[in-house]
Amino acid sequence: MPEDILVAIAWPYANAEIHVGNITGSHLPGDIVARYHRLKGNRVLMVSGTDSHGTPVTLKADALGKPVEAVYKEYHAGFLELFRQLGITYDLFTTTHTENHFKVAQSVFLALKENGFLFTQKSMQWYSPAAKRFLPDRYVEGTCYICGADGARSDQCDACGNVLEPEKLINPRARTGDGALELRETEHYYLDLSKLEPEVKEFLRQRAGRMRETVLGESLGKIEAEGLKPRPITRDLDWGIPVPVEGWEGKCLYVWFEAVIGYLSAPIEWSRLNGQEKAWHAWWVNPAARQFYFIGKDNIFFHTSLWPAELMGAGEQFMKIFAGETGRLTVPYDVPANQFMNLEGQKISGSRNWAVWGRDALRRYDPDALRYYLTVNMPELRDTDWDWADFVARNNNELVATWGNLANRVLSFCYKHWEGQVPAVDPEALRPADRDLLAVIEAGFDSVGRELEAVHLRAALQEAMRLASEVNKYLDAAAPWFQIKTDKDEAARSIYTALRAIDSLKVMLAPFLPFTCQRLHEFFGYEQPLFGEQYTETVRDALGEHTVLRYRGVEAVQWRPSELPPGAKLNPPAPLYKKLDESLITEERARLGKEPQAN
RNA sequence: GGCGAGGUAGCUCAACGGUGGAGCAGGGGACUCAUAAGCCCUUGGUUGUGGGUUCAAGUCCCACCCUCGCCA
Repeated sequence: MPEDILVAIAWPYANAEIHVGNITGSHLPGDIVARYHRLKGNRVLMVSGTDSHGTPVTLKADALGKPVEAVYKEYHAGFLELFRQLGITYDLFTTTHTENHFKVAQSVFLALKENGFLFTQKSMQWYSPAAKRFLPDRYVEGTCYICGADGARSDQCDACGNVLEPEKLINPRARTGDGALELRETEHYYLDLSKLEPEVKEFLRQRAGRMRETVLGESLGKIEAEGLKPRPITRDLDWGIPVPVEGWEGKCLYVWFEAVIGYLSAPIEWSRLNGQEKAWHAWWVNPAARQFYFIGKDNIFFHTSLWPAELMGAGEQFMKIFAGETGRLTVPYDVPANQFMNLEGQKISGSRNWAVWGRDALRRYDPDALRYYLTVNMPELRDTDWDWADFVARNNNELVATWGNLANRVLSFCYKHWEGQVPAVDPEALRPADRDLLAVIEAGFDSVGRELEAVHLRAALQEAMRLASEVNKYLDAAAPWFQIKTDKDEAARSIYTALRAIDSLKVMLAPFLPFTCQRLHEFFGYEQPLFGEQYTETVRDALGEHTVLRYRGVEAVQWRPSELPPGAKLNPPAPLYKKLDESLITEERARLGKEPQAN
C-alpha cells in the first residue's frame, strides 16, 4: 500500500546564495528521503520555494539600487540552477510571491481570525520620516538604557544581554542609514498562541518518541518552561502579502507567519499546474499522510510549535474559506532538523565569504562527490565541520576506493572476459558462499531502509558502504582472477554473484548518489531510469510571472533486490568517480575569506 | 542574561548505569581483477574540568569552562 509522503524543505531567503551548510542542512536530506520513498513506490511530494518577502530583501534591494522584485528573482533563478545541477528533485520549487500563495496565506489568516485566535494591539515603533517606513527592531540601534553601552539593538543589548523594550532605547538610529527616527503608534494583529498552547504541547508529546533530542528540547522543553506567548503576525511593510482586512492597507503579513504557509500553498499550486485541483488533499487533508520538514536548528521553533499552532488554529475553517469544502489540515509527522555545518573550524559567513557556495563548488566538483561528503558529514546530532582535506580523503578513500573501484573492477573484468555480457550462469547453481553474500547484501534493503525511514541518513549511507565492503571481501576470497585460469565456470559464478550484489547496492546508494548510480544502471544495460527528470516552467498569474522547478517521475518500485538476468548485454563500463588531487586543498583554502569571484 | 543542544582516539562518529567501539588516517603483511584501488593484521583514549551518588558513571546529580542555536 503506497504511502503519502510530503517532503517539506525550508524556504531559502531571497537575499543570499545557497552554501554547503544550507544544502546539508535541509535540501540534501530532504532529497535523499524523497528519492528513497519514490524508489519504494510511495507517493512523494517534495516542495519548497524562495521566501521572497520581508525586510532583509527590501534592504538588499535598496543596497543594490534595484527593484525588490528583480532582486528576489535573481536569487530565485540561482537557486533553480543549483538544484538542477545538484539533483535536488523538487516536485515544485516556487516562490512566496504568487497569487496562489497570497490567497492561501490570507485564508489561513482569516480562518485563525474567525476561530478567535487573533487580536489587535497598538504599540509604538521606530519610524523613519525620510524613508517613510517603520523599521524592524533589529535594524534600530542606539544606547542601552540599562547598561549604557552603545551599539545595542533596540530589542536586545549584546553588551549586558538584557532584552530591551524598543521604545526606551537612547539615541536611536537606523542601521540602514534611514536618518533620524521617531516613535509612532502602529497597530498589529497578534496570534494568541497562549490559547493554542495545550494543543501544541499535546502535538509535541505525541511525537516525542521519534523527534530528535535537539528538536524536542528546543520546542516542548521551552514551552513547558516558558509557555507560548502571543506574537505579532503583521508588519508595516509594502512588500509582502496584504492583510486581508478592510482598513489595513499598507500592512503585510509578517514573514515568519506567512512563509511557512508555503508548505501548504506549494502543493496547491502543484495540483493546479497538473490540472488536478484536489490532488493536494492526499498530503494535506489526510491523517495518514506523513509530513517531514527538513530545516536547520535556527528554525526549529517555527516548525515544531508555531506552524502546528497555525494549522491547528485554522482548523476546519481553512477548508471552508479557501475552497468551500470540509476537512482538517494534516499536521507535521516529524521535523528532523539538522545542526549547523562549520567551515574549516569557523562559522560559515556569507558577508566574509567564509563559505563554500553551492553553484561555485559544482563548477569544480561532481554533484555526487559533494553529495557524498555532505551526507557522511551531515550535522544530524551536532555541528560538523567542512574540511577540504577531509573532503579529499573521504572522496578518495571511501567513495572512489570502496564503492567506485568495486563497481569498476567487477564490471571491467566481466566485460573483458565474457564479451560484454553478464555471465550466463544458472542462478540455481550458485554455491553457498555466493548465496551467503547475496543474502547479506539483500538484507540491506531492510537495514538501509530502516535507517532511511528514521531519517538517520549518515547511518544509512554508512550501512550501504559497509555492504560494499562485504562484496570486496567476497571477491578477495573467491579470487575470480585465479579461477578464470583453471575453471571459467567457477569464475563466472563469482562474477555473476558480485554483479548482482553491485546491482542491488546501486539501488540502495541511489538516493545518496543519484547521478553515478544512474550511470551504473546504464552500464548494466537497463532501459528504465532509476529516477525521473527535472525541468523548469514559467507560470503567469495576477502578480506577473514566476519560474518554477518541477520533477517528472517514473512509475516503478525499484527498492528491491536485483534480478539481473544471466546473459544480459552490458554497456562498456568506465570509472564512476574521480580521484581528487591533494593540491586542491591549499587552493580551496586560499579562496576562503577572499572577495567572491564574479558569477 | 534566560532557555536548549553538544564537548569521547589525529579526524568523523558509536556506546539500555555493567570490560570504552567503528570507519578514515598511521604501522606491518600476503595478493594483483580494479582509478597503486581491494583484502588480512595492528598502534592510538585520565570520555572538557572539579566534586558527588552507586558494588559499578562517557552515561545519573551539582558547580565551572568551551562551542553552537533560540529568545516566540
